[in-house]
Amino acid sequence: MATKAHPKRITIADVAKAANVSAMTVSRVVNRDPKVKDQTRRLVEEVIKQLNYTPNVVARNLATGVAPRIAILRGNPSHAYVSELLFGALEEASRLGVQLIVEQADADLKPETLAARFGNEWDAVIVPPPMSDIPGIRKIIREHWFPSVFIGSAKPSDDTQEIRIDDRQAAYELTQYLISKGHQRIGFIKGNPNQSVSAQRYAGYCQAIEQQGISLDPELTQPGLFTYKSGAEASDGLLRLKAPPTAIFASNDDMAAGALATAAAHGLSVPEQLSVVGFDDSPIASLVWPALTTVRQPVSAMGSMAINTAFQDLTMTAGERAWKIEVARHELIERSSAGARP
Amino acid sequence: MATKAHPKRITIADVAKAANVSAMTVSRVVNRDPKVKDQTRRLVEEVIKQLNYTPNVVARNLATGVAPRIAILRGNPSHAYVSELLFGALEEASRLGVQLIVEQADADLKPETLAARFGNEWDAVIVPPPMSDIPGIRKIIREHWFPSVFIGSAKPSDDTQEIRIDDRQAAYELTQYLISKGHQRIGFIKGNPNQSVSAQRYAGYCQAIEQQGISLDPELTQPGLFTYKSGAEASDGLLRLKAPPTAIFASNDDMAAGALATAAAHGLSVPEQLSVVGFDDSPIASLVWPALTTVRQPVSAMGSMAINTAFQDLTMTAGERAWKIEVARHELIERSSAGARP
DNA sequence: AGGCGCTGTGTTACCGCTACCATTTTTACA
DNA sequence: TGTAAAAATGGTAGCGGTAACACAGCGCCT
Repeated sequence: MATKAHPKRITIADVAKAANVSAMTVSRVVNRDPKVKDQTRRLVEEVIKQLNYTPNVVARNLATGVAPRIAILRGNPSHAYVSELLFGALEEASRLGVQLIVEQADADLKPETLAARFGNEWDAVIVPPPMSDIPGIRKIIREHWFPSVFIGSAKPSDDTQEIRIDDRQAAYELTQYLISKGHQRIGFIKGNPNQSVSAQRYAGYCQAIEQQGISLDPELTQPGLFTYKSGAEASDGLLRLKAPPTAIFASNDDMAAGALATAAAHGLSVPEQLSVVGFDDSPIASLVWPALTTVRQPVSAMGSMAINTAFQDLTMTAGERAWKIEVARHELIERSSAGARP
Repeated sequence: MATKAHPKRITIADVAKAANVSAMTVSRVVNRDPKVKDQTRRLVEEVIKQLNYTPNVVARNLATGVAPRIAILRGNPSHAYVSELLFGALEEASRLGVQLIVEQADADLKPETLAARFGNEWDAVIVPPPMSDIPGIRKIIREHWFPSVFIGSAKPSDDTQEIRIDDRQAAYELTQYLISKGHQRIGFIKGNPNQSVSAQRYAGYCQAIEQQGISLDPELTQPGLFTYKSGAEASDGLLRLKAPPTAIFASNDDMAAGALATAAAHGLSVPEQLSVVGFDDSPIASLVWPALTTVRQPVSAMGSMAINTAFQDLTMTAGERAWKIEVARHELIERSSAGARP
């Protein structure tokens, strides 16, 4: 779509002629120049819609001499999340004619480094988890009003762009699912306490349990760090209980995979003797055996939303910027790691 | 680099003036138009190098009305490989001003479908494993002389572009590493027989074993499919042997992760009682615990090589196309899943 | 010698958009 | 009601390339 060989593409001149204004005026409307009369603007917008005109980003970039550069922060080791994000971001980026930059950024990224990149190398930045929850990073970006989009942060500020799913609700639904299979004692492995989604997922679990009238046994909640190892250890603790759970809800798939290994070490077969569910639908979820029942985030779609939002943020003047939280819809993926209560 | 705000960029006009020719002639040299006199060509090339001129891809795309579109085939489920490839590809793509398209393509992709995309939607295609080993896909691409780059295929044709690592050599080195730790009975889990790297890796293993004067015990070789599950099953077979191996070499990391789970089920601790190594350094390798010792492919670098090669292939006329095999350098990554013989 | 077809190079006119400045219209106020 | 200032709009000239054609110089043939 960006630059097709398509012979007769609608140009700004076509719109200008149809609306009986100059090309310049059309350009102004497209770029939200405030000094266009409201009446004219509406007319032009109408014609644009009718002709289905989209600006040629290549020509624009040539004329302005710059292509907007949007960076995506990428942790080390790179979370699978980011790759998935990239798929969606890529498409939107080429549609909008922006240059995508993937920036290697450790979790202990210095705020000064970040600040130095701005204006010089980036025009906007997309911050995926876990960086989106790091106070230092959030702080510097907000203070400087850098165009930016935070993804998957669970304590959104009211002066930033945020994209996320409803973690609490998703965890609630997944727990309900387990309950509907007959499980009453459901172990929960928490995520890294530094990432705010952890608390949200836990809240969803608690809500479902309590709503069901099952008492919340503190023994059944174990700390975790979102890593395979922590998942394996936490579930070991769970399975050694006098009254072990019949199902384990791990706050992400990596930990669920660890739980699977621990179950094997305990001689328990999944899902016959123990049910395990994860969260995220990361690649490992369909890789392990049995494949994990989990909650899927539409990560790729969130990637394109992020580029889009960043681009808009970028083209707006300070006064116009409108903060918003976009909530993407999650989905329960039923695979084979969870079954009925033994 | 693509389109910086950088104020004084060298343009084609600068080169033309310096070489005392017209801009058109410079353009011809850059685009390898054969009807430029050799003498002129050399002069212009000299000036280009001296001025460090690089064409502005945005302007070119605007003038020609098209941006080259290079597709990357992406299997389902997406191999982590492809995401990694994408990181490198992305950078190179924006440098060259090509549009990157990620195309969802099942392994049973119809050749007709592929053919239909060409010219219409793609100008070149990059084929990562496992598609790069599918005869039908290779056939249709070669027959039509589509600009293309195959990655990680181990039986390269002599009329295609290929990028790969030396799988045999890498497997040889990894086996040597195990031997240097004192292991004599080393189990091997083969990869999917449909992918030619499987045979190459096996060959490397055999070579190291035989060179060491250790006899090649057929019991120690188990079939596998590159999946977690097949790795778990194969190592179960290995560990039930009367004389079980002290080390297991799985042909990829997913299977090695499966082996880890099986070892846990057998009550064996890794690496104290059993060593396990994988191959690829995929994300799961550093995710599981203990983290896997493995061989790393410079996948991201291969991604940028691929775009580069595809772009060159694209801009050459049939007569000029030069087939080449680029071999990227692998690297042994020592983590904690392999130790000395117990 | 004139006409023909080559090869190699230059000229011109865009590609679609925006920066910059000129011009027209509207508004505000004396 | 006239006029200056402000608001809205238009004209022009590129951004950095390339397509298409024009043209110069040369060897070859009749």
